[in-house]
Amino acid sequence: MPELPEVEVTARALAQRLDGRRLDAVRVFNRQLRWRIPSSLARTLSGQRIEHVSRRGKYLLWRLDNGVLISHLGMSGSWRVHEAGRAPARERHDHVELHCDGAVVRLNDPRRFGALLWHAHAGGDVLRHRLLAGLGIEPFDPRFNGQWLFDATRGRRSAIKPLLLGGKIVVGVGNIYATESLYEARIHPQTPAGRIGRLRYARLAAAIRRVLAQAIDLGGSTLRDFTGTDGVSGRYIEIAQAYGREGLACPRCGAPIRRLLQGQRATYFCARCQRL
DNA sequence: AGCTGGTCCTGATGGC
DNA sequence: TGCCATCAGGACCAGC
Repeated sequence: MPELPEVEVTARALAQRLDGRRLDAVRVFNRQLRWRIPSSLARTLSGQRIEHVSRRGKYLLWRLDNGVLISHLGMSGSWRVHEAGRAPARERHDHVELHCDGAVVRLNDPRRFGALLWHAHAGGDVLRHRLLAGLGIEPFDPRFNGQWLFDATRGRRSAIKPLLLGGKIVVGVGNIYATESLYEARIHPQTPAGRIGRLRYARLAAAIRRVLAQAIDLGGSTLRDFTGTDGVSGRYIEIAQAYGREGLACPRCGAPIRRLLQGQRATYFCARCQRL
């Protein structure tokens, strides 16, 4: 999936509909996601009250009475909410179903790179979970700015784009939004991160926040599988300036947008606006 | 056949 | 030479 905007849109919708409600029943149809869902999960969750659904990076956190359900959407996951009685038949790749106070909530994930894990309160603070402990700062944290990026990249020879994708410096920026943010900040995706100065990092931090905020407003991006909990597609991709636009004119200068591969990931940029 | 939103893990590489 | 930080590639999977 699902990068930060798609997860944020999902978290908000789930929170609005489910916060404070009780899980009546949980059914697991296919437990083989990225990691096998333990057979005890349904029993563990049933009967617990959902305190709050939130997000950390690209992880959804469902805070329940006795622990936290951690859910990641991988490359192709989405949660759908239906009203009980009006829920359509299960679809292919619906792997998990929650029944919650008149709602039927389903996890669909064709590629099954997603994950569903249980973290008991007894296991300590969920943010110290091995999947969450090493994550970078939230892009909407007030401490995130150009100086943060500058400090985090001194001495780093890696290209800036894969470093952004790594999520150890700042979370939530996946392939689409890294591409768009670098385009907006006029930074070539192959620039060694340690060679970018404060000025350009100030532009990049602002661009990341702007791009993510706009994507959230538009319901995220849908390439193929992602939809909001209401089944509606995200509309960000329609306004993308560089992503997926190889050969088309750069909206700023008219030069053709170019495509290259960085670590098997497609990157789009304007060779005139984004100089190496 | 070669693409596609993510990220964990392993093994290799390079700097000090 | 040895340790550590960093990086590249493979793995997971379905659909177009």
